[in-house]
Amino acid sequence: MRIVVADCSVDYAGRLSAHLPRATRVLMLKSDGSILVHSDGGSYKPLNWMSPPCSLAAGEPDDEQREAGVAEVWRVTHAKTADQLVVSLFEIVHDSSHELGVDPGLIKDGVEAHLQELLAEQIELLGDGHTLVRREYMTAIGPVDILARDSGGASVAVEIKRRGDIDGVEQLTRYLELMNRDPVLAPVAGVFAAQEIKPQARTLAEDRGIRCVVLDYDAMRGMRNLNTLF
Amino acid sequence: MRIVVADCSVDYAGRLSAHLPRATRVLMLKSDGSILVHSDGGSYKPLNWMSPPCSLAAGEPDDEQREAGVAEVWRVTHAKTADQLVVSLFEIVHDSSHELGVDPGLIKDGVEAHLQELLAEQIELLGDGHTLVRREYMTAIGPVDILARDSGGASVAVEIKRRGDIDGVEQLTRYLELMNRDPVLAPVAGVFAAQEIKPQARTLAEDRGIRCVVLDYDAMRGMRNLNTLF
DNA sequence: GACTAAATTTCGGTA
DNA sequence: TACCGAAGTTTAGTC
Repeated sequence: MRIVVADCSVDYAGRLSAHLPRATRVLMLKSDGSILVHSDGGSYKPLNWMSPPCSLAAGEPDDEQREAGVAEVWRVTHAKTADQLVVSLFEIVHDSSHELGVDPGLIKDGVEAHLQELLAEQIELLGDGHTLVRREYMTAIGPVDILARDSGGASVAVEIKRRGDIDGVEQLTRYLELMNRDPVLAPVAGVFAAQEIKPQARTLAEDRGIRCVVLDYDAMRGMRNLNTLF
Repeated sequence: MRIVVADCSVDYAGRLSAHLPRATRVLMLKSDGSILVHSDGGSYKPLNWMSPPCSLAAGEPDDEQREAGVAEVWRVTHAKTADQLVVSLFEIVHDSSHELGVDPGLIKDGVEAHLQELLAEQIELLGDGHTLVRREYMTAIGPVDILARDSGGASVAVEIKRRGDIDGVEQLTRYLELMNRDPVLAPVAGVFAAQEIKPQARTLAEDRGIRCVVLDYDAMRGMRNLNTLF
């Protein structure tokens, strides 16, 4: 990993064309040839970058560039798409290299899978008398998060999301369409369950006769702890 | 902007919990208090991070941590959500600060908007005798990219994507459903236009009677240049 | 490898 | 400001 702080301008030509006017920025050169151009703000997305696999070639500026004050030119080329990122360096303020080694990587805990697990355990949150048939119920177009039955024994397909968006409603609609063609299952009711449901998603869901259920993650986790204790 | 290279472990608690085992990494501390934790690989996404607005507090390790070899602890807290990122520093390999100033920002050119513009100009690409009604035709659920008429005067709604995915077909389907309820417009045919159409998206579209049109961006741009010349 | 769905998404535009 | 769709999305999982 090489870190360079420099007064530079950057040009990108690939899926789109983009230009960064001259300014002082941080350039992060990773050992796989990739490069990130960061400013002192914004979120984690760089102003510009080149993803691996790619290679960097440092070169001399041409006469015109030298005239303009460019001391060095880096040409980063993507190995597959031939996208190009060109960094014109006017002045290097800082330049250091460091041996980092391979990173052990991030260990995550507690996402959508956890919500599904909790709702399966507390299936009565869908309504009195509901029973779990199974999680990840397989269909021809993919697994439905939860298949349950209501108090009357009718099928209920549940789509779980952390944030309930229109996409999720569409996804559930496709499952319901398919499952309702299966005489063993039909009629299948739909439930859209999420920690937070966007107004437009709720409108679309209800327009299609899909019930919306807001899940309280903390409460559900608390409930599990109680169940474990008693 | 402060750049630190250090042997460290990182813990995040917020929307999810995550942990980074001890390793040497690059820590980028931006002037708005935000922090990025980068390894020497992967793409531009950091291993972990905290987005602004947030604040960093450096502190001493407790006895247990000191016992384990921790020299310093950084606690980064998000101003609104109270998400926390804790960096335990074992050894600092490099530490430097740099004044970057405000960045002038990226200038982009050539995206989906450009495709729409070109197709509006070359609407006959949809078929002989097609005429443009208007771009960004407004409906109750959002703007349709292009509304046109075929040689017979019937309405044609066009959804344009750079990459034609299932999402785009769903989007167009929603528009068509709505527009076909409008007696002034109905019947409305659908065209899914993209530089590249995924097989599954094409299947879904054609199954719904939506026509697929692959757009050749370079050819369309060339055509415009010809039109400009003559 | 291709494709799909999720993301601590981030980013830009509009109502 | 909130919401919605796009992104040079990236990333993870499944087939």
